[in-house]
Amino acid sequence: MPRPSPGRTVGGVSAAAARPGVLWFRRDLRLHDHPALVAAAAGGPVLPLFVLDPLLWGPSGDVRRAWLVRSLEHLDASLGGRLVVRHGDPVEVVPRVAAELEAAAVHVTADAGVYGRHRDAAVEAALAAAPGAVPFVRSSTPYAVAPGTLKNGSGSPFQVFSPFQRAWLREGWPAPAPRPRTRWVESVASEGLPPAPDLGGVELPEPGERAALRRWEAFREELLPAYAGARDRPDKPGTSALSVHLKYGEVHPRTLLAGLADVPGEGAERFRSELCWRDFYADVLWNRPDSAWHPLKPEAEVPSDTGHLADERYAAWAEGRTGFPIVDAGMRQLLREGWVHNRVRMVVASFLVKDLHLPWQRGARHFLHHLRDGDPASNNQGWQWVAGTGTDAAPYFRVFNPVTQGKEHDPQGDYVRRYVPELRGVAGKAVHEPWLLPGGVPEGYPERIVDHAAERQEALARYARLRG
DNA sequence: TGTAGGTTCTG
DNA sequence: AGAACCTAC
Repeated sequence: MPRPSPGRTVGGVSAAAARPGVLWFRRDLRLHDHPALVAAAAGGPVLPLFVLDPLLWGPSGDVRRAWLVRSLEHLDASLGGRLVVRHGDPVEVVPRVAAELEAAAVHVTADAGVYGRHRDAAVEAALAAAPGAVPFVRSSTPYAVAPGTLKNGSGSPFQVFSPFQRAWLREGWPAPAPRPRTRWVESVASEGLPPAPDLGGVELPEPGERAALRRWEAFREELLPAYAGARDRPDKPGTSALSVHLKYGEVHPRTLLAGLADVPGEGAERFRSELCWRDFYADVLWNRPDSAWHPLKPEAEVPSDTGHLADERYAAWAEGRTGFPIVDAGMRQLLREGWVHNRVRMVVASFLVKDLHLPWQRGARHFLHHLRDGDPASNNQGWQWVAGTGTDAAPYFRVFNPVTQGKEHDPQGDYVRRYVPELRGVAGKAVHEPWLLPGGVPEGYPERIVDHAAERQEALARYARLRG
């Protein structure tokens, strides 16, 4: 494979090496923010190509795939119906598509992939071996800083968020890039998009770049000033709700960071920090791909329960019938909307791990299946944080009290009543403790499946035993 | 990005 | 009585 010749650098990629190319974007739908793409576009127009990876196209019922298809439909429409879609394994499909284009030197731009980086290497190898293939640009889920690039003073990956954030702020990130020219190649056929999977009643907002940018502008104008305080209120629309757009590359974090650059105040600072968390967890997973499903720190892993009772408790959690209103509201929001407020994600996760003593992997799997923004990096590292096995993890003794959390972050009980109809007749914050109502727990709402105080003690005891 | 249980301060 | 603060887990 020819080495890129030295020259002007665009977004960290040598522009001299760039030529008209094929874009394979697996998740990154936004065409004009990716450094590798910028370099390719500098040498000529770009062919928008999407390969439906069979890994992404597994068994039915995944909300993320429904979002992906709808998002691609929007992209296809914005391209005048000329998005090139191919189905199959990228290792085989990408070289075949490349061979259908005019021959040119092979150029593989290596951007850091996340989670599937071993697979990306296989695609690169296949392309390198393909004779006469066209330039090829690989693109992965967009981050401000490519995962795997920031290192600490000793040249190792960061283990703690704060030093990572300091380096992240110090080093900075490329500015968002202009939209590239599009190359239409009539000889390359599209196999078309599959139908969106049946959502089973889940209601999704509008996908696509236009909707993402509209949401970003509305958030910046109306919610950002008060973001630092409002982001913890699940009863109000205080968060950006941009996670799903970021995940599918409908908006690039660099676009958001550029838009924050001249905004003073705690809100902007906090939102920038949340974007940094996203980069941090991607970096952690890039450096430790095994940490998606295995504890990052096995020595901190506490024994969890198995068997019939454990399975029944898991089912009660997943279906939102634990008898703890804030937990049930969150789990039902997940099933109804494919999204849960971040504060509530922490509460329900703490409940699964520390009140029900179930392995965090079960919760992470359930979340990935139902969350439209479900991402192996943010989701699974977040679960490890709750379980205390992760980088920068919460101390083992941190156990959320579902009643206290409910009263504090949903003070009028509006969030609970929105998702738990059995409790709609209960006014105010009393909704967080239905067992204290004069008439007892309302008809149809379950009794608590565990005693929180007792299970908190049990969790602390297990951790104490672990530490010897 | 915790909680529980305690003490001390305040009205 | 309740806020504010402290500390062990």
